[in-house]
Amino acid sequence: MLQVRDGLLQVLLWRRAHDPFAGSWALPGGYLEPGETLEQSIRRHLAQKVDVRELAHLEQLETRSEPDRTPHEWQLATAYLGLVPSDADPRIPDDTAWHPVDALPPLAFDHESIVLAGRERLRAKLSYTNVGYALAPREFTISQLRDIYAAALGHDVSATNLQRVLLRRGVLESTGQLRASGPSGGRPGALFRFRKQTLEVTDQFAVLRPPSGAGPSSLLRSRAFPAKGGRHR
Amino acid sequence: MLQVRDGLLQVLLWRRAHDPFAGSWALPGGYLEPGETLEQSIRRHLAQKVDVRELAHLEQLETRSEPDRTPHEWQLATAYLGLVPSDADPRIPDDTAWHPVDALPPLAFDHESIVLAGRERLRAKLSYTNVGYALAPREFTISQLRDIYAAALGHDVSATNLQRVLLRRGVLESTGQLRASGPSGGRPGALFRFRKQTLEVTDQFAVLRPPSGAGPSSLLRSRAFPAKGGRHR
DNA sequence: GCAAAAGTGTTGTGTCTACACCCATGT
DNA sequence: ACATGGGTGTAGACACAACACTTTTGC
Repeated sequence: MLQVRDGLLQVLLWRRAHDPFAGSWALPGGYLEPGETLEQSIRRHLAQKVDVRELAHLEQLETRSEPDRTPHEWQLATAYLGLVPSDADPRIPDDTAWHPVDALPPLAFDHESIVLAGRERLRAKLSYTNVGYALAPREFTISQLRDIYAAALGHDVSATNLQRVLLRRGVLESTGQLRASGPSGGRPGALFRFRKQTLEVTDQFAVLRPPSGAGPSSLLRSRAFPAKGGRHR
Repeated sequence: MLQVRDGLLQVLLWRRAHDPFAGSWALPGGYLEPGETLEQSIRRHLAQKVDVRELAHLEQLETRSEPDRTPHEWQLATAYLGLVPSDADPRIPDDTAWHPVDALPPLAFDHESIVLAGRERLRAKLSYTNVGYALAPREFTISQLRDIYAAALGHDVSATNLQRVLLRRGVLESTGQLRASGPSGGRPGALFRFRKQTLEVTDQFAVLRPPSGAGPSSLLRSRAFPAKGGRHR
């Protein structure tokens, strides 16, 4: 479960009470109950840590099966990536805490590599989808959004270009509103929101895309009128 | 397991001998043995159908857990995408056959949706990675490669542009060789090969990429010399 | 010479980055 | 007025699609 807090990308970790790895930090989760899907199970386990309504996006990452990933007993684990908007401040139990992904404590099992894989997935999807909605508050100024993107991506982001890219793609829309300017002055920022609150691919990055006029399956298409004489056009 | 055969994208299916779904077609696979990773297990089951050396690429797709995806007993399944070069013609057992993905017979369980998900993954990766190596023969002409891409993508592909895109990205390299021209004449084609035989992302499709000069983590960077007077340049 | 197949040259388009400049507010 | 932060205008780089044209072969 990732969130941008205090300008940093952070992950919710849980301090293990029991062996193995008693006392060290781990990702929240647990066993699958009979009759439950993996997604239901993750949501159930997370609900014990955080109000589920805060969870703005959840997607499957990968199933790990290495026999030595857990000691004593062999366990398969399916990892999920969950995202929480940066303005949510869920009450969390005493045995959990947010940790910056850039400065993780030693983690139990293979959880460190799972966290890093989740971060990579998030970074990729920030580029070509609208997942931003799951990290941002409902309404925000472009600079707020820029800080969220910068924290998640790990590098500076230009507010100018971020605005233009997301507007051109139709990912953001303007609420007519303005945010009052801060105590140190400055022009008030316009408030924006994500047009959709569900995942959408916004950049097909599909080089090798279908030829302009053609339908999806042109394999059966006959090359009508082999152009004996005239060029049309 | 997907392959381009006879100009069509096809999937290797296995006719089930036993209930449930006795007699209908299904994806090859089977139970995980103790101490085995999922990947080892898939390779083991596939080896019973096809020589494993033919498998040029294998990647995990998704784990399905819906309780009603199998009758009577609840089973989780982790789906993998395997690719075989189009010049391989593996000996396959009598109870298996290749089927065009465009014209699947009714499949057991949720296997149809898995096949379609695999095709989507393949199509996406053809655009931004070098996965083509896993579908193409070791050496090929551009038109052969175009036919393979066209079959996998489901639409016409321009040989001209395919060549330029893949060369520009450094994905293909020319062997000095020429292929003899066919019986109907025509200029002989140059032979190319994929520079790498392992998966590589070749198009970052990373809009929102780091600013040109900056290292990966510029969050800790102090904005040295706040430019009191002079502009530098 | 002519058809077939392969390959190159060239133009136009869209999307992005970078950077200069203008705008609105607080003190 | 001027500092602070927000927003627009514009130019250049790049990757790609489309298509005209040239090259090399078989017949």
